[in-house]
Amino acid sequence: MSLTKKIPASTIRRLSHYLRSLEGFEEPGGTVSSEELAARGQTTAAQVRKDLSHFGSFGKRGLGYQVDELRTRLRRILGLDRTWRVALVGAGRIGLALFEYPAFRARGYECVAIFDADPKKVGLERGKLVVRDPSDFEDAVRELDIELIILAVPAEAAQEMAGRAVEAGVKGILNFAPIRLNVPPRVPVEDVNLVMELEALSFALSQNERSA
Amino acid sequence: MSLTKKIPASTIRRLSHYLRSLEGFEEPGGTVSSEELAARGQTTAAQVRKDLSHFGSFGKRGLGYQVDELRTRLRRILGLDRTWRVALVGAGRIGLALFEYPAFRARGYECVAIFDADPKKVGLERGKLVVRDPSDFEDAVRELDIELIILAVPAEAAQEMAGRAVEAGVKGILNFAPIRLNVPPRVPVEDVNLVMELEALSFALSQNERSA
DNA sequence: CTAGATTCGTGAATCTTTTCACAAGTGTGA
DNA sequence: TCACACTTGTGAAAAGATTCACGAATCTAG
Repeated sequence: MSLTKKIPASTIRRLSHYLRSLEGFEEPGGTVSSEELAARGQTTAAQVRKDLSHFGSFGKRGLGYQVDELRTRLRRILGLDRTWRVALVGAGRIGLALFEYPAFRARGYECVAIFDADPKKVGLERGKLVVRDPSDFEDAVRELDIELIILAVPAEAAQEMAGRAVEAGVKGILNFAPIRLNVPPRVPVEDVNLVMELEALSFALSQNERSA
Repeated sequence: MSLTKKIPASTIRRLSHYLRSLEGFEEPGGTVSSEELAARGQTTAAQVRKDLSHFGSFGKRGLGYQVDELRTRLRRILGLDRTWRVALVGAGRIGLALFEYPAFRARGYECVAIFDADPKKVGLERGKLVVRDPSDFEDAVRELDIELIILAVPAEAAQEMAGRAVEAGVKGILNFAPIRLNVPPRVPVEDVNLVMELEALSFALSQNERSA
């Protein structure tokens, strides 16, 4: 148990995965062992137990984990027991796709504003929202209590908008732009870098090719 | 230097990043030191040198790395010195967004077919391609020489399509479905899991909250 | 040609993450 | 009640990744 010590990023990704496994599980009062959870993820029983042990000990020896309880605990650990107020910055294809992604709302992310610098897009309706001009951005962050942004603008504009967001009080950034953002360390940034994923894949593929 | 030993995944992601830095660099014959490259990425000079050393030693002591040459080498290492024939499986928002992503074509990924199980989508034109019914899938893989698929279907359908793809001879999968695919180890899978990224972010955010 | 300023490549040291292994609970059935 | 089959939680060991530190090249200038 360690609430203060640093938790490996890989542990967090696995927790997320365990939660998803538990959700596709319909035995309300049932239990699950680390062994079973490991089989569903792609890991080992020891890893599951170690991951969970960072946050307390909520299993019963000889029996396993209570499905409901573990689910609730994981949701709380991952910060999913509340809603997050989100703005979409950049109303291009990728941003809008995420905006309409069902899991997005389902997991407590509430999109309360959309911004785009392209005058042709400003004013368009997307669901219940209207695309705004970025000059409004700072005001909107305060008025709408925006905590988190999805940054889906071209690489050239990304650093500037990230800076403005942090300045305005945004607490975290999901970054789709293919650059490393420079922000103060208190502001977490998660990068979703499609180019990088594709390159990792083609690397693996050409490794196979070479050894064939 | 080690062409056979296992390369850490984190090294590959950094190589991808170094390449991007080098591309936004216009001094054709110039050189760059590990120090400079590190400053652009978010890493250290030693890390840059160690990463590159896995693939040979292509710097000059006292001088640094030749920009052009390093660029070419990185492209080759990452398998970007050729085109990859790709099929998009699942013509939903996310799949199409990636399909139209400019970096996608620019890096040598050529989309040669689109599939979707929804009869309402089958037959629609997307760019130069027509959305096909998945019953065609195996034939198309052979005829069009498809090496790689972008799997952007709902979670329920993902494992089945992955299995069929592998069976038909597909060599790699970029997986957007939020499940771990079960495929033989020779077939590399890269996961782009938006739910997981969001959860990592809300975890980090609520950590901050707690300590505040 | 020599001295001095750079900068790479790489083994060794350090730090991090995963795996192992087992004591300590828990439930079951005779 | 007792023996037995399970399964957790966790230090300790092993494996993996990053950082350090320094010898060996390379270039420049005098």
